[in-house]
Amino acid sequence: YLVERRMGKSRRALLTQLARNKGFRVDTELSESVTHIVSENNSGDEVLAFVEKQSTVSGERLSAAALVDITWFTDSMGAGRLLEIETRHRLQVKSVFSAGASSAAIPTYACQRRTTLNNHNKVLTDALKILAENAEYCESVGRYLAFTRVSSILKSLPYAVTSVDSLRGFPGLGEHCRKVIEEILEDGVCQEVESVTQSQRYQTLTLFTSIFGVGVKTAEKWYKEQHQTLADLRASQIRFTKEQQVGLQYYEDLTTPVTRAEADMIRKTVEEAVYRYLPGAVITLAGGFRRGKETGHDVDFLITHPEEGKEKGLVTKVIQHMASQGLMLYSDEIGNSYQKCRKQETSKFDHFERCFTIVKLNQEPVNTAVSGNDSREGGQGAGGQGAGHRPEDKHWKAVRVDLVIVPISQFAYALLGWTGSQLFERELRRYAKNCKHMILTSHALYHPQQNEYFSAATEEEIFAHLELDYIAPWERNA
DNA sequence: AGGCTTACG
DNA sequence: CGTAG
DNA sequence: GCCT
Repeated sequence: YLVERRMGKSRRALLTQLARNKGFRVDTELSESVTHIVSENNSGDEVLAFVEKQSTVSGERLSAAALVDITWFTDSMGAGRLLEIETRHRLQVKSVFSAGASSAAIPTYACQRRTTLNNHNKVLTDALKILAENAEYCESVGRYLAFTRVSSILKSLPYAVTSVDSLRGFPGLGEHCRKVIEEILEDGVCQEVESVTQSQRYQTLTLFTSIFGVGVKTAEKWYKEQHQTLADLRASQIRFTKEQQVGLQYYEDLTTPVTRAEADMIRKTVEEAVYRYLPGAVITLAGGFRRGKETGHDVDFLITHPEEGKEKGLVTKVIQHMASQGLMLYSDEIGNSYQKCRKQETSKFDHFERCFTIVKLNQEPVNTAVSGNDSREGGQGAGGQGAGHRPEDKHWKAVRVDLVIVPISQFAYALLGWTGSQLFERELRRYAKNCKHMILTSHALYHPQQNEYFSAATEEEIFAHLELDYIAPWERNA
């Protein structure tokens, strides 16, 4: 986004055109998706004041775009790519109140922070994520969480970290993580991270656990049996579970990111099936897409009805209808037995249903003669796996879809639970337990000592019960 | 030294 | 043991 | 791995 003030309309238009011709995205409106705010001859405070004014006018919460000088823009144009922001590029904001960088302490729990998708520390968070995954492969939940929590804090920062000194007082950041960050800030890489990514064990376990139906235990077992590739697995005598069979069968499709447009298409087929049996039903897209992500590994839908009980038994009917259309490649229905806490009032809890499915999403046949205007040898860079070519006649894609049928009385809890992120959920529940002595699930919020359940019609009410500031879905990307 | 989210099959 | 946020 |  280019700030017009002091730059002028015509120069702004010229620079916009120049950048777009080079393939960069330039927005003319301030929004959540803006990553860089470029200004010429304005102070950091002036730009910040302008930005805050715009965001109150439009109602948009614009998080942490970087405030940069025009020199960053012109340098980037010259280089033909978005350059790392250096200190000389960054507009200095004097008012400590607004800048907030060093003043406010960072809260311990991820559910107390706003974490949007514009991550200013991707290099660092990627490295920590690798160490977290590796810890997971060593079956060390504790270390996995330690690395993941530090990574999450860096994601929540509205600026790029440039020195380890500025990290003092960050909760959960100890010696090991500090060393990793310091190394990367100094020479761009961390030796420990490099050796992990290069290790055969890490690579194989990453591959195997990316198969639907395969967790760390199974991946480890297969790795110990000397398997390393999908071809090894397919040629082996391993007895696969039903999940693993479909996981391997549709591996390429299931590891190809699902786009927002595809999610909307699936929504249409789900709507068709749901409304056939329950016209008054309400369908909500949850998961990563609700958090503002543009791609995902699956699509999650919550289905409810304003009249409690009307939704009972819907999952089976919807699945059967989609199956009759030939759209159901796999389905695993999950009932609900969440009545163990209370014998009375079970009617309130006993008809929450889930279904993990793989659906067949029909696609437009690719017309190579029209769609590609020049050579298509440049990698699309999306999937990452070798056998990415789909046969000429395959006009569909397998997509993981989760359907969750929710009684309206539990809807807010289900919505909060199914919106994520994974870390945000864990931290919410840990906070509820440790700080409020309450148990939070995707069905309810419970206070065991007072034997009290808290009803909530909206997510806002749940945050209020927990005495947390409300965190909007797009701020839950912890 | 113990804890690390919680529920489902 | 696996799935889900 | 870090906190309580």
